[in-house]
Amino acid sequence: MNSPSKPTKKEIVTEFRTREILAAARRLLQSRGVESVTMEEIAAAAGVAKGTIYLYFQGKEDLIQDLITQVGEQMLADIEAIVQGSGTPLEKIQQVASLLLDYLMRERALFPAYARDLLQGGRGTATTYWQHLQEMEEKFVTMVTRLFADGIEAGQFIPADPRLLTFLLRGMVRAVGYFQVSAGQRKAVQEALPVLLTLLSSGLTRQPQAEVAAG
Amino acid sequence: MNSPSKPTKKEIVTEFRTREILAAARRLLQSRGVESVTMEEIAAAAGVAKGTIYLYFQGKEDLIQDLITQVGEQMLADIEAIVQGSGTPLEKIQQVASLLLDYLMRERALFPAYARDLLQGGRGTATTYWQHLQEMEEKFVTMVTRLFADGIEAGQFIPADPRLLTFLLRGMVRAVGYFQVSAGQRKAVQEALPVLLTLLSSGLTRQPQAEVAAG
Amino acid sequence: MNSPSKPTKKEIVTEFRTREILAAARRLLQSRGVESVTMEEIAAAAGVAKGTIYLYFQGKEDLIQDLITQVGEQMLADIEAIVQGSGTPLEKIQQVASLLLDYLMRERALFPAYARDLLQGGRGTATTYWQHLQEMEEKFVTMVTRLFADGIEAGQFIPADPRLLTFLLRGMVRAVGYFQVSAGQRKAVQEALPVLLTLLSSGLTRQPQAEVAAG
Amino acid sequence: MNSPSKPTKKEIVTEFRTREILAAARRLLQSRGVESVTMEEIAAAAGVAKGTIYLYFQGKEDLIQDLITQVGEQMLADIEAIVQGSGTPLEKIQQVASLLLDYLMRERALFPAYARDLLQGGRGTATTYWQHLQEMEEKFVTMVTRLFADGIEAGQFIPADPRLLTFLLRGMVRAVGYFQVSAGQRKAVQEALPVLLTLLSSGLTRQPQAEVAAG
DNA sequence: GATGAATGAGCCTTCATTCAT
DNA sequence: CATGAATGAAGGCTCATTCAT
Repeated sequence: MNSPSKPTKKEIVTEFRTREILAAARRLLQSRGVESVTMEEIAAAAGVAKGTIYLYFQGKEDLIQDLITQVGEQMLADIEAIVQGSGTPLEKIQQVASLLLDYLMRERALFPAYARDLLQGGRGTATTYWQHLQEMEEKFVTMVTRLFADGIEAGQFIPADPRLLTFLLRGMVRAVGYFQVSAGQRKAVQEALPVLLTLLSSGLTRQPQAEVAAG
Repeated sequence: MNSPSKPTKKEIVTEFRTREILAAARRLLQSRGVESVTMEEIAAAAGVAKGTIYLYFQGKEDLIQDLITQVGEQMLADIEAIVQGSGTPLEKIQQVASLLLDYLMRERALFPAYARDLLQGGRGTATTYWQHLQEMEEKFVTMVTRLFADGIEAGQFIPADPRLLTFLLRGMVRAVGYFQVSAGQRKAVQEALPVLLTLLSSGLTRQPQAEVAAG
Repeated sequence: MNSPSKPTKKEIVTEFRTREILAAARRLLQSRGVESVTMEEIAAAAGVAKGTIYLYFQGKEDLIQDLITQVGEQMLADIEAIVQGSGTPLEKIQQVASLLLDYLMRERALFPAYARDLLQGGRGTATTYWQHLQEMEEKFVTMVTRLFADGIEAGQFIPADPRLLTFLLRGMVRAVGYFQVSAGQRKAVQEALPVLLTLLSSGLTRQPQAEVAAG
Repeated sequence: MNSPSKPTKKEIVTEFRTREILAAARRLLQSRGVESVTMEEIAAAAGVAKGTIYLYFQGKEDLIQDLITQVGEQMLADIEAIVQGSGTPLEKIQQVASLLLDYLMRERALFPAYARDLLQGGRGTATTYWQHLQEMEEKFVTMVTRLFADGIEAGQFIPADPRLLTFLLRGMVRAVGYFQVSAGQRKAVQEALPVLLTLLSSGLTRQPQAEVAAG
């Protein structure tokens, strides 16, 4: 009797609660390890009772995973947009770097958990979740690696392992994150991005005089 | 027949046990968060009983701290040696990069814990330990930042925040670590180092045509 | 139909649980040392789970302290009432003796713990708790000693150290407690009180022929 | 082949070690609860290794029990000597009081443990030990009670339950102990004994004018 | 015999999860 | 649906006891 197509009020509330809880968790994760954040705290920060969380999430594990997935999916979509947009590989890579930095700043809290879960190899974590994580990771790496490969093929980039370049790019982005934390927000990301891009483009661009100082 | 000067048998055993336990802890930390690794597990992995650990360490906190300090102190000493050696700033930085990569490969296990603990800001962790960590971190950053600053002052490097450059360098080194894990050891570090150094030196070196997009 | 003015149902439950747990602890303390009674046992005796205790008490220390304080405060108040009432010092002392005996019988469980904790001198016990205990002890001794001192000053009592007399009084009261336990409740306290009072008053009252061997 | 009658050197050493350990335990028990004193501490205080204690005692329980028994047996013997000596019941009781006070001062450490074990009713304690304790207790009470009974039968004492009087006597002796602890040794036992004896004898002696103030 | 390193049962406490209200 | 009191598994740590040296 109830038209299933248009979102019921119940669904709206559910959506809202879910968001609120995830937001609270994210806030707490910003400055603490996953294991030291308690459900009690998340509930309090979200303004709901402890038990309520369990109406929207299977458990703590599930909650954290949702958090990561949520952000990951969005980021992948954004990157895909860049990849399929127009521009040279270098330009696209610069856009990706900028995007990653944006996400890093916004979702700083999740990166440690993300990186760790990825490394854990499924130990102690739900297999499904880990597979999903792996898939997201692989999608990301594949897309960005494609960009580097394109540049290399086009003879614009130095002939390095494009996958390694992807990791280096991400490493630099994360470094900016740590730098921010270390510098106590005194430096805006905007100042860091150009430096990162310079290093990247200058280092990447094929140049006659690029003498590699073999350690 | 071989009587090495002094060490008592007891000291040898103590030394051995301490190593065993630290090694076990390191192994576990490789793929898990500090908080999720239990003393029971460490004991089991070290082949001793739970109580035995407490004969060699004050407690969990102490154990982890020892682990990180151990490696950190050595690395700082090595970096200092490079800094005070001879060569241009760029050469020194390349040496530091190489050294970091060596340590990363050897002590891969500790980096996640190290990075995370540093970010967590002492919340939930023993203050003394965190202070020590902070000190080591600061020493490292200071020393390497000095190198970048020297290069910038000498007009050899692009005029960027030298501290940021330090973080970027470390970020790239870590990236190689993740790359290795991701690639399943198929790629040796030796292949990654030249790429990293090229990015670094080409990006760093002041060049006429380097159009830095100054935000 | 019966709506008692204010107390929430929650408050009632809290009150009830708190009492239950304290009662259980008291029961166990009756025949065991504080240190040998476990939280698990207390929980079991109170009919709740181990964790539940921690919803009502900070921890074991806190629980024990509450137990002793609870009774102590009330007793101190009662004694103060006697002290500030009317009557000769001897009469007041007799009233105090009677009161102590009442408490002893009702709260028999706590006296061993109380006495022992007092003797242990804070070693191994939370400082705050021990200070509180010390304060109550000192208040008690001071008040009763004042009574004896009054009697001595008035020339009604033998010239002994009034503080010592306080301790002797309490010692006799406790003796009655042990006597009861030993006699297996066969003897009522009512039979013991007159004897105690006779010893006390006859021994205390200054008499011509009382040859006190003044050291 | 070895004459079993004369004590071997081994037996002498055993005797010595046993004493040393018991003495150390007693020293520690002076200011701490039985449960908070560790075997490690006792060993250290006795100047032997932890394992050595187990060559002379079955375990901690056994050690404590030996301690109590040792003193108890001696005290019982001393009391028996008084009982079977000559003098009026009152004189004997005064001697017993004096003796108890001596023991209390010397073996202060053991009384809490003694009293508790007695109350525990065998719960958690070796049955044999508890029976022994019970026997000692009963012997003590019986002997002293006999003295009071004699005095009462002789019409010299007030007609009270002689067993109760025994407990009161002991209670007062213990009170002196607490007084000493409380006064921080400032007062010698010698000053307390006369007061105790006065209370006892004056209160005990049948007197025409002894008006019992019924609460 | 003496030692003390090793053991592991057991303690206090925390916190993810459940469920009666 | 929402709540939060109750639960109990699990963790860090202590210490009585054992046993190889």
